[in-house]
Amino acid sequence: MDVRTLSLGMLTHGPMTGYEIKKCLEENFRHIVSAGYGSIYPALAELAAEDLVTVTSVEQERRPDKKVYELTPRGRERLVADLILTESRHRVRSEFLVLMYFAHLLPREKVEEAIDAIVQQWEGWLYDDLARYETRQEGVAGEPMTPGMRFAVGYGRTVLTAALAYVKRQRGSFLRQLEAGPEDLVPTSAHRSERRAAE
Amino acid sequence: MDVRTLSLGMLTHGPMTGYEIKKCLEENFRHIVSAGYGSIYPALAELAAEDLVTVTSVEQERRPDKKVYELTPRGRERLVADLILTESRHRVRSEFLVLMYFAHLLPREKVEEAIDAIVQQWEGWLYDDLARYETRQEGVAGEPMTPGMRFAVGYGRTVLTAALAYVKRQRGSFLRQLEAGPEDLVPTSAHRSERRAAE
DNA sequence: ACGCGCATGTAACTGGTTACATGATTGC
DNA sequence: GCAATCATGTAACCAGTTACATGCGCGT
Repeated sequence: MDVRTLSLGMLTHGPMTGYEIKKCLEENFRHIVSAGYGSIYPALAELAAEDLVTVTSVEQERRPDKKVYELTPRGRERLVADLILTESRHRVRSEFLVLMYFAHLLPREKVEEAIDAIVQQWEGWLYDDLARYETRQEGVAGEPMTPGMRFAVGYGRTVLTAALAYVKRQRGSFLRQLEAGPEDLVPTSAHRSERRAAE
Repeated sequence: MDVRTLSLGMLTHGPMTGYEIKKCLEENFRHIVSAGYGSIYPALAELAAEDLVTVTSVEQERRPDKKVYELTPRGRERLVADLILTESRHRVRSEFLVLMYFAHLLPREKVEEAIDAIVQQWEGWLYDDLARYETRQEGVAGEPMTPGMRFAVGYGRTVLTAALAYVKRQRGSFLRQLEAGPEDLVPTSAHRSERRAAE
């Protein structure tokens, strides 16, 4: 699943500029994928060269022209073909959890900072997901959301909520255990009671 | 967070071969990161060249020698330094969810296959996570788990459980809505009841 | 005055994946 | 007989990130 396919996908919502594609990706796909300008703009150039999208330069006052990209019928076919060839994967790369795993090697402040940074980010996301989708059930261009969009958004909210709850619930006892140091790590009753608390 | 740091980290559990590092990574970090031999072996060679690990070739009967890597004091310092410089991130790249998002463009079988593939994988992971950690509370080398390991493992189990439950719960109604086609996508009572079910 | 939002792009770099190459042992 | 496990590595490739380059308008 490369940025080309993702861009084609975004353009099914209607004509857009590269800048808008990124914004749209961020709004709808934040917990699914990410892409920077450095991969979006070159991808769009390729797509245009292959006639999968058309470009229209729109002049703007006191600003550089913007290029509005639009899906062609061939582009739409290609999108579907690419999606069908895409196998169903789901990968996570979490520096945060690696840091937690090795927390016993790190200064307490670093661990706390790492947790708090993630909690803050996730709370922010959750907050504006709710603001965006809970009130109006519109999708991208004022159109109603497709079942797939609802599925993906619902997934994001559900999993993020669970993750956030876990981290916030564990934070205290986790930090306390680190404080206690390695001598407390032999399998004792304290050890087992934490395991129960971790449910 | 590159494979070098990850490898150093794994070696805190004791001396290991490259092969074992990958296995260890898969067992403990499956829902956190991933790494192939193509990145592990070159990483180990670099680490050895920088004296962050030592190598001992162990002859084996009827097998190629294995190279056992061991963390040096400098390696351990470097690991800690690298971890401290690592900022707390958590990224997801989910072809699965992209596929769901665009499900209305795809044949039903593709969508079903995609869901079932993920469900099967996640159920497998959850199953052998439980087998591994629920019975014995040991970590890697028979040592007790550190609080960080328990945190990370607990996170994995919690989030995976929530994700799996969501997907399995939604599967039926999602597929039915796709069947119904786009004309049912205006905000009706069916729409709203699905949104409630998504909680 | 500073930073953010709009708006587009390039180039170098980084880092991981995939495929290939080799080969014996164990268990079904 | 075939697949899996153990065991190491290389090389080509792919794709995305980061930093840079440009520039105006608006709000604080």
